[in-house]
Amino acid sequence: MKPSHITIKDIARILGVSPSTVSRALKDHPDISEETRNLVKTFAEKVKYRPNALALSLRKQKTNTLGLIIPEIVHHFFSSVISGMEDLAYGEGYHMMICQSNENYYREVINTQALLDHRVDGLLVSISKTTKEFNHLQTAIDNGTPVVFFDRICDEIETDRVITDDFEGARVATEHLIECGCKKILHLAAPKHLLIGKKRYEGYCHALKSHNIEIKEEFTLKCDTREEVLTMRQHLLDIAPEIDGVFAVNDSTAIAIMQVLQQNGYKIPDQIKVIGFGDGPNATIASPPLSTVEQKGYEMGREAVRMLIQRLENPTAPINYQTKIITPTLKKRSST
Amino acid sequence: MKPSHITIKDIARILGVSPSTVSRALKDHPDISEETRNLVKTFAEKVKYRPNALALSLRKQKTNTLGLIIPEIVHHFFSSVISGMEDLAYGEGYHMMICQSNENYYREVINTQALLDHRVDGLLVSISKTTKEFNHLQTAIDNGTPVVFFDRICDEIETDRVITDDFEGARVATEHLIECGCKKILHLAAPKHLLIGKKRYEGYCHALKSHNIEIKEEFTLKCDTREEVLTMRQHLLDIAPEIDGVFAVNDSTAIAIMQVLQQNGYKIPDQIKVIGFGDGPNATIASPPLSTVEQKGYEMGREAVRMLIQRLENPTAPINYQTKIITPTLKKRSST
DNA sequence: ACGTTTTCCGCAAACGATTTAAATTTTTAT
DNA sequence: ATAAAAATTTAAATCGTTTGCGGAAAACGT
Repeated sequence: MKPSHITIKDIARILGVSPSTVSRALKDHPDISEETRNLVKTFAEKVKYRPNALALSLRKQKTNTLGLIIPEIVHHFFSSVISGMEDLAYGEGYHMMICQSNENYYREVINTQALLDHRVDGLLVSISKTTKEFNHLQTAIDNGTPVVFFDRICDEIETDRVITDDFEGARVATEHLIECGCKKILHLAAPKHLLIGKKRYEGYCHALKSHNIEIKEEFTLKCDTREEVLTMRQHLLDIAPEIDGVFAVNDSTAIAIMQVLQQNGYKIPDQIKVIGFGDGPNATIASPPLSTVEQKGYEMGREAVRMLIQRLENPTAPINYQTKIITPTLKKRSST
Repeated sequence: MKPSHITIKDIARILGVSPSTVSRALKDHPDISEETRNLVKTFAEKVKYRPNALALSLRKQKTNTLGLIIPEIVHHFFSSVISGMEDLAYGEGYHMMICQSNENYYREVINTQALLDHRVDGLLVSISKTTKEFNHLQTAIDNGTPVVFFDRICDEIETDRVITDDFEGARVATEHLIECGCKKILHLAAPKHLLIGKKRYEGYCHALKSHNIEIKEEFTLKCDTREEVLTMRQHLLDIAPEIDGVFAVNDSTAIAIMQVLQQNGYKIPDQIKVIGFGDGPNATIASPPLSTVEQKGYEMGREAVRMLIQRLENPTAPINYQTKIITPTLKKRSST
């Protein structure tokens, strides 16, 4: 900031009027004569005057900045969320300050504090896996900074939320396999203590039940990473002859099991159909391209910002917090 | 901000001292007696006083905020860059304001302006594909806001830069194939008018030359997407019997050709070895896992921020702009 | 007892803008 | 010509913080 920016005071001094006149002239206040207004505006244009957002924020008690706390940036889903947020925020005249917690509670707290120090108008938060205490966020709300949770929500705090309908996604995926003729469907699941593990398992069960297919306990395996598939390779191959479909809790697991099966002579989708969940970019490059359930990250980001801005711009509205559920959609490709 | 945050003035009023005393007490100014200092500090602690970053920035003429303009957020490489930037910035007490240009020149200009309005201390920029004019950035520099370019640099502007050594990456990749015994190496290339297309092609040629391998024109094909591989499928299969290695300009192209070859009975890496470039998450889930050249996005992000902060904190240092070249490293997996 | 240091604290200006209220000038009415 | 009304403009306070300078009170020296 060496040749520091030109200010309203500078213009006032040079033009021989008062700063208040300049301020009013620039925003077409009716008190200012046309003559003065033109003089000021022309000059401001000439010297490329731009108001100092800092001073404005301080004065207006509004920063037009949204704070985002996200577990990791390098993650297809999360970066899609950020993208959606940034796009909508930009369109509405807001900016984004972004912090990543790296799944670290302590850092999440520091980040919250820093964003609050910067007087962001609102907070968008997906809580880290290690966060068990929520005082930092409750305090923010209590002090008048609205918070919207997305994806990794927190039940302990009452506020707006946006989540994916994991149950429905899993149900649709499983149903799709059934409609393709599968009757013996293996589910590679995330741990039950994780919400996504639980919800997706329930969706799987629900689909089977409503088609009168027996739910066999041995057809649900805790296995949610590529590595785990490789570790369990033999067990999976032992089960393989008894199944005709696989619903994996995420795409990389789905792709891994496709590969294991293919390497052992199974034809996909002819003998066994496979469907994943998440639709990262992996799904399309798999061979065959993987059918999966599209988790709409971009849309979730937009929705979260929409809810937040809605609240910011209607501060007097009655506080009836909402939970927006985004239903993922089936992406049918060639693996089913 | 309803129950608006407590300020130094509030504390001063409540404690019956002046704001200046509170300010000084809080920062252990020697002019303040121990008694007063403790009084103030204890009280500030009790009411959880936090300085208003806005007011501080205005006063200090320093925001401790870095502005980032990036073409797209949803992109493995770019999101890695952001992650590296955020991590280092956080460690150095800076925050990040992030804007995506969506490869749109107009939006890039608006974003630059907005970040400048917010008085970011410096700018980190990867220019959009549609940007041909650079006045917006030159102006920023001229007005005293340092700019660091990363990845997509701009030759017209003199400033600090961080780039990937595409030539070297391609050379190493090709050399690796040669060391694995390949003698007839196909190169799937990006268009020559793109810098990466040109540099990577040159690296490929250099490696061949230094091993006295003839450079055959028909062994370099313009083909840099998965779709293009599928379109050229037949032509690629016609060439296949004559080659024993493929160096693809990016991972998705490499994976696509692996699949085409495998579907036609070629064994990888036994008959034909394949190497990619980029190392997104795709490489590891391919089958076999793809050898590739790791483009260090995270490191590039850190380096860009390091250079920027270096300049911010040594404003008097002589201006000798640097271009930091990040050498990508070979990631050997099973496809070679 | 009086001048000189020290110690400690507050005033006021500044950062860049907005806005209320007051002051000035100009216009209109009588 | 003069008061009242209308049209412009400006002064001053405010947002929350820092900081140069000055001032009062206490401690010190002689």
